[in-house]
Amino acid sequence: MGTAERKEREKESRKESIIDAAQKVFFEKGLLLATMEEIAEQAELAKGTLYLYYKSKEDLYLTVMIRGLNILCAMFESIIAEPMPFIATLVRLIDAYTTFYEHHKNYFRMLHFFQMPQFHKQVSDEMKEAGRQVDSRLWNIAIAQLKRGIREGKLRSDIDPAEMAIIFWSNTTTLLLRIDSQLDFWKDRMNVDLQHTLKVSQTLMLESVLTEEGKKEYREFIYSEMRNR
Amino acid sequence: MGTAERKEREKESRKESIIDAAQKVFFEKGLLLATMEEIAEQAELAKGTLYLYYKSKEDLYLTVMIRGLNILCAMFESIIAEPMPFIATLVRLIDAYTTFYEHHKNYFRMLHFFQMPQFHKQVSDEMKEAGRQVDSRLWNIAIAQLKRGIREGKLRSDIDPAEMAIIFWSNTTTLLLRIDSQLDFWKDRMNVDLQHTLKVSQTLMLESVLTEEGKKEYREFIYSEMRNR
DNA sequence: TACAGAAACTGACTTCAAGTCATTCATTCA
DNA sequence: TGAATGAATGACTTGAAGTCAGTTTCTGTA
Repeated sequence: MGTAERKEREKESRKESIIDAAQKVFFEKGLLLATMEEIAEQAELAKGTLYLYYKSKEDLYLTVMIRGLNILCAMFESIIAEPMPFIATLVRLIDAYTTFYEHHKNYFRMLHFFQMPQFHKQVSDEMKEAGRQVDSRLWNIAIAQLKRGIREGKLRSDIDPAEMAIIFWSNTTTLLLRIDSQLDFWKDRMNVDLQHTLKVSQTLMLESVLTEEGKKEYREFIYSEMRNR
Repeated sequence: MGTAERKEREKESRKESIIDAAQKVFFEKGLLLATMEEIAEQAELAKGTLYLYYKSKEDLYLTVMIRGLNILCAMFESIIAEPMPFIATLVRLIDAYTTFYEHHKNYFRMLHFFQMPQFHKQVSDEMKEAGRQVDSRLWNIAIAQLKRGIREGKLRSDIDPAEMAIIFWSNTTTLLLRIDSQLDFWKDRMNVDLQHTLKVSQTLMLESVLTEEGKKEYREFIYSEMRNR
């Protein structure tokens, strides 16, 4: 008889529906202002029940965040699944991260809120490991592509691909974070358009790691992209 | 009679000694784990007294943070006070930020913890403005130097100096943050030395914004630095 | 169908920390 | 000296995370 299996499924879907509720509340209020009471209400459960499924508020938060990481991961995976010249893939990957920010701002914010080590006190080890898993997947995709670029002679071979990945990622991340929270400050007080700064920064980075051949392909790519509009 | 003045001074020194206490506790525990009770104890005062001098825990935190910003500012100012060729000044400024991280880790952490917009709910407007003041001073120093570099033909004139400043700062900041919190992760799981990554990143950035003349001066500078060791 | 035991759920309660405020204490100066 | 002002106190209020003894619901068996 499949009772045990059904129960198992019900338990899973209960877990999911708690996450749905938590996501709604976290998106609206952020980690600090969200309350377990409110999440419980949203999930139509009592507060105590939440703790049968998740160890702490932070655990809930991390679980929602992992959803976001998975979306980003899926975006990356669908890009590398399409066979394309290296430069096209690389540019798509870089753009995908910006697109992720634009389409999933709430997840993006959660992601980077959680980077702060200060929060990790309440997170269970399983959750941390789960997060690291998705994280590794992302890095591996990026690093594999950069290795391909080196192999094909498009990227400088004297720079470690993992280092390149970190540099690209860091660069884009901080600028997106600033765009998210300080866009007006920079526009009004410093007369700087951060969106433009992001573009400049990415171009500078790219040009500094491409070989001559890579640069040529990059210029051709940009040119053909422009004609396609 | 100087009674009023003396009282004023006493009040100031009380404010200072509260900050001393707060700093000690925040350095040890961070914003989240520090308690007002503990700060009060450290300051040998009752909790309520703290609120006569500071509006909230966050206000206290920001005040300590501003001390850190001022230290960094002073470091920058003493560098630009010395007359030096442009490249030397630029390299010193960049290095100063890393030195600041190394010598004042606690301040550095506070600085970046506070970047997160989530925390600003409790901070009084005066404090925010005070923070912005110091921040502006830092940016102005950086931007002024980059303008000098452009004027002297060492930096590309097609890139806005404010944008350059943001790009440099962002780049270095995220890498230092990672060095601070994920050094071992990258070493062990990805076999990457983030200290080295930081150097690589800074060199790439520099080379991509320097003119030919600037690059020449940079190479000479590096060479002479090496000989001086 | 009745019922015992297991599983799921509940919400009042405990704990802890931020922030408040009526009261107490200290200082000044007329 | 003592009234008035200002500084300091700590018990109290508030609010939220997390707990757990008790209640309800479900399940498999007689």
